[in-house]
Amino acid sequence: MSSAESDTRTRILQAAWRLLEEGAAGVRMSDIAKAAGVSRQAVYLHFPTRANLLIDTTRYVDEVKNIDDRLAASRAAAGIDRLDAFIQAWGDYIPEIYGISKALLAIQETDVDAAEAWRDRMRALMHGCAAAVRSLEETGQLRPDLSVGDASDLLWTLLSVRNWEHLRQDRGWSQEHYLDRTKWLAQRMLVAG
Amino acid sequence: MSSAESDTRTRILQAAWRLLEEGAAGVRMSDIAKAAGVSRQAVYLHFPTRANLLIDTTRYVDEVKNIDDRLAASRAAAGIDRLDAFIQAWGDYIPEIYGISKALLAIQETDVDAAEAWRDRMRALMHGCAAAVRSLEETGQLRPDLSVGDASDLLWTLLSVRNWEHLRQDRGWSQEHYLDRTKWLAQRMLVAG
DNA sequence: ACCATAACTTGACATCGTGTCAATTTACAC
DNA sequence: GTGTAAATTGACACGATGTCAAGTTATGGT
Repeated sequence: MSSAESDTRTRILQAAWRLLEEGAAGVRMSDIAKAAGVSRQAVYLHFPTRANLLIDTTRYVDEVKNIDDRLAASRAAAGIDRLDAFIQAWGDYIPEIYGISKALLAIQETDVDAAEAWRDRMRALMHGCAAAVRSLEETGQLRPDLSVGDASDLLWTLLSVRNWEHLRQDRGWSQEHYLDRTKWLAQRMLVAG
Repeated sequence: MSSAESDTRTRILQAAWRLLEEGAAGVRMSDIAKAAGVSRQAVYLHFPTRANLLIDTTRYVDEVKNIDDRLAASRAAAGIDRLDAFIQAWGDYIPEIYGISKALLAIQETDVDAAEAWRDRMRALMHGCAAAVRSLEETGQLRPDLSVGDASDLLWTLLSVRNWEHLRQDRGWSQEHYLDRTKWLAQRMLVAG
């Protein structure tokens, strides 16, 4: 069939995704090949390097999970409601992409393309943060002692995957508690009054 | 002389420290050996693995920079003053140990000893956070809607090296701005009224 | 001065993972 | 059937960590 190439490619992406999301540390190219039921060399036929495979896996997951639409949904609201919806959407998303995110963060140290891919991803989140902050400003709810820039930077930092990891894994917080406290803190931090 | 062994060992530690603090990515054992003016094998005579060398370098730096005393100094104050002093001390410390911290964080993914060493370091910081929060509570300044546990976890997360990196490197904040905003946020987050 | 010992050097080698290459097989399309 | 694209097989280069054994240098004790 005409999608034979695409089939194999997708099977590799899904295998990589699955392994990474299982939390397995040090996932090798041969592991992914085995999990996809193809030879190690077949993987290199579709992805030039391990870094590229991880980058494309990230894109694939974002596409399947439809991150853009999920974040865009928060745009329906305004002010504090929008802030809460944005945090809820992103906070719900993190556990679904934690494995692949961690792998991409790790390889980012040695691979410039992966670093750029991660920055790109963060840029999208940053835009969402800035938009939420601007909505607060428009509704007159943003603290007067905070610039839009500072507020966006702080919100973006608060919502980092590392902070989620810190609180959920290292400190044992539940996902619900994480979401509640993060929303709570975002309000303390950004909202006037 | 009797400190010949200790001399070489120290020179290796200092070389590792220097290279890592220069921000060089992917520092190899051979790089460290060359910088220390010894053979690569001499390094293995003193440190069994790269992970162990990084761990011992961290300890060495903490010792030379006297982190314990610097954090302990904040104990002189109480309540909000103590919180500020603690943030100032730790915030000033981060840029001095950023290179080695990053290396330890990176190798932590693959080496269990390094992971334990990092956790140990974080435990010390966590104790400082908890003590600062308890001081707030004793002076009646802790928000009533925050438990001591949650407050400590949040403060510890706020003060992570990753967040410093986020704001200083990725968002281009100055060290002064980082310190001001972090103190400001800690107060918004933890202090009643 | 001489010897014993510990530290260091030298050079070779094992291992592991990534990435490359060439020859071959499979399978589908025309 | 024949040609073409995709996948397999097995070998290899490379770079980094870590090991090993033999030889060298310096130091300290008698």
